[in-house]
Amino acid sequence: MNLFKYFRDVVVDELEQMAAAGGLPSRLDTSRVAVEPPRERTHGDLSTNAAMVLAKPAGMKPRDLAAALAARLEKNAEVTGVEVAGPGFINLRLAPAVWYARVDEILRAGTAYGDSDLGQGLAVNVEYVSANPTGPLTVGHARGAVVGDALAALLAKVGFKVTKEYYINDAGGQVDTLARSAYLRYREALGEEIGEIPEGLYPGDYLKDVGAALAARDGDRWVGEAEAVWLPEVRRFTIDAMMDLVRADLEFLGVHQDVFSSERALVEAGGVEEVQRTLEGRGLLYTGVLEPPKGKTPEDWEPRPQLLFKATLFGDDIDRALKKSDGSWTYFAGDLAYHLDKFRRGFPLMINVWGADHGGYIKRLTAGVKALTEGRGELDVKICQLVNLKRGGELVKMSKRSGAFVTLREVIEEVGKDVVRFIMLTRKNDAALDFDLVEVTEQSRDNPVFYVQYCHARCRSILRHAATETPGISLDAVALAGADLNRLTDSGELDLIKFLAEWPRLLESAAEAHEPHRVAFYLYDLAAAFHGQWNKGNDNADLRFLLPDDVGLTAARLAMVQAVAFVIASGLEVFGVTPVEELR
RNA sequence: GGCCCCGUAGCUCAGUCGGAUAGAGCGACAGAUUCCUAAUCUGUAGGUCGCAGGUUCGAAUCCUGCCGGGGUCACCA
Repeated sequence: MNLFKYFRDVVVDELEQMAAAGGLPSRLDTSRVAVEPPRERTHGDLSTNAAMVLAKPAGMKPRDLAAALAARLEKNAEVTGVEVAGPGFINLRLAPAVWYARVDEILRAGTAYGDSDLGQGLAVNVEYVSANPTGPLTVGHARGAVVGDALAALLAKVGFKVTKEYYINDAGGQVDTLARSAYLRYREALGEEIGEIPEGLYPGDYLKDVGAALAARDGDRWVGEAEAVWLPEVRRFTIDAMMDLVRADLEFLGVHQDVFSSERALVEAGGVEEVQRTLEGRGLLYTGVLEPPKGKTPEDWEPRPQLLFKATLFGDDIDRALKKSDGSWTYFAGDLAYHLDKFRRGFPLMINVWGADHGGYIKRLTAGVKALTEGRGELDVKICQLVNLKRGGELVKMSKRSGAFVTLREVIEEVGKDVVRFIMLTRKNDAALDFDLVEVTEQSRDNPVFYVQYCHARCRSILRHAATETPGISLDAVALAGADLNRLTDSGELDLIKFLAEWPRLLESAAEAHEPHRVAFYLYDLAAAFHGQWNKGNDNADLRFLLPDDVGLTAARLAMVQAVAFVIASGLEVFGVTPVEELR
C-alpha cells in the first residue's frame, strides 16, 4: 500500500474530527493537504503541510493549528513521535512495526508490490514508435519505443486499462517514394542495371530483399508498365515488408504492441470525410489563405486558398490546413481521423510518444482533439529528445536516408536489449540523451544498468549462499515473512526498509506525471542504499546478512534482502528488463 | 522572427501537482584497505538553481520579460 496516502487519510480524518468537535470550521477544503517524506531525513518519517494549507481558511495561525492537530496525532498507536517545525510542518515518526509490516507486505506480494487501483480501470491509449514504414528502426526510434512501452507498463501497474498502439503512416507521398525505390530494386533483382539510386529515393540496401522477393513472386509482370499500374501493388507489398521489418525490430527490443492502425485503411474507410463533416457541422472549417510564417517566408511561398480548421479557437497559433492545394488531404487531416477513431474506440485519455522533430505539431493536434471530442478527450504528447549515439565519447553518425546508418538491431546485438531499454529511461524524455556504447557496458557505479542489476544479482547471490550457510532457513518468500523482523534494528536496515516503502508512492507519482524515468532513478537510489548496507558488513561483521551463529537474525535479514530483490525486479519489470540472477 | 524543449557543483544529471539547511554519481582533495557474500570503502571541499522582475506565509519549481543552447516553422510524414 501507499503509506503516504494511508497517513494522509489519517490526517484528514483527524481534521474532520476536529471540525466535528468545533475546533475547525466544517467543510474545509483538504485537497491541498499533503503527506510526504520530508526532504530532510532527520525531520522524521512523514511530514504534512496540513496546518499551513488550512491556516488561512480556518482563520488560525499555522503553528496553533499544527499544535492542535499534532496533539491528536500523538495518540495514534502507529505514531511514536510528533513535532511541529518550521512555519507549521508536522513531522511524524512511525513505530518500527509499521516498517516491518512493509517487509511482510512485499514478501507476500512479490513483484506485484506497488500495484494499485489509482487508474480505476480507466482506458488509456498509448501510441508510440509509429515510425514511417520506410526502413529499419534506428536508435532514435528506440527511445520512443522504450519510453512508450515503459509508460504503458507503468500505467497498467497502477490500475489503468492500457492499450499499446502503433499508427502506420502508410498513406501519402513518402510511401509512394518508398514504392518507387523498391520498384528499382525489383528491376535490379530481375537483372537490370539500375546504377546509382536517384536523389530523393531510399538508397538503403534493405530494399534489395524486397525487390528480390517481389521478383520471385511476380516475375516480370510489372516491368515496362506505367507507374499507375504497378504502384499500388508494389507499395502495398513494400509497406508489408517494411512493417515486418519494423515488427521484427520491435520484437528484438522486446516491445509488443496491441494494435496496429493503418492510416490508409482509415482514410479509405472515409474517416477523414467524417472529420470534415463533424468540424463543418460545428462551423470550424473555412476556405482561406494562410499568412506566410512570421519573420521567415519560404522562398517558394505563394498565397493559396485551402480548406482550413479553426485551430486558433483551441489554443493553436494559426489555423491549420486540412487539404493541400491540389485538393488531397493533409497528413493532419488523417491524424485527426485517427484520433477521433481512438476516442470512439473508448479512450478518453490518449498519450502519444513522439520524436523531437514533431514538437511543432502538438498544438494543432491537441486543438483538433479538443474540437472533435468537445473537450471530453484528453491528449498528452510526450516528446523524446534526440539520442546521441556515441562510442567512447565519439559521436556515431546515424541517418535514415544516407544508407550508412546504425540500426537499432546492430546496437541491440552489441549491448543487448536490456541495456538499451534501461539506458533509454535514464533521462527525462524531454532532455537529450547520450548513449555511449562503451560506457553502458562498463561495470561501475556510474553505469546505472550495471549498478541496479548488480543489486538484484547480489541479493540473489546472498539467498543462494544462505542455502548452504544457514540451511535451516526456508528461503520461500512467504516463509521469510514469518521471520522475527524486530531483529532489524540497524539504522541502515531501517532506512532501507523505509526506502522500499516509498515504492508504491513513487510508482503512482511517476504514472500520474507520465514520467517513467523516475523509476530508473528510484532503482538506482535503492541499489545504492542496498550496496551501502552490504558494505557496512565489511567493516562490521555483525552487520553481514548471513550469520550462521544467529539464525533468527539471518532470517530477518534475508527477508529484507528478498524484499529488495522483489522491488528491484518489480521496477525492472515495468521497464521490460530481465533482472539477472548473477553477473559474469 | 514565431512556437516548443533545455539552462541546477569542474563534468553528467536528479529534484515529488510550490515547502524546511537544493541532492547523487564522476572528477578533485584527504584518509582506510586483500577483510569477505561478488568487481573497494569512508570523509572533505565544491552552488547568487542562466539574468531581472512578479505572485505567495514560502519559488530551482508558477507568471512576465530578457540572455544562451537545441529543435521546428504554409501543402512533408
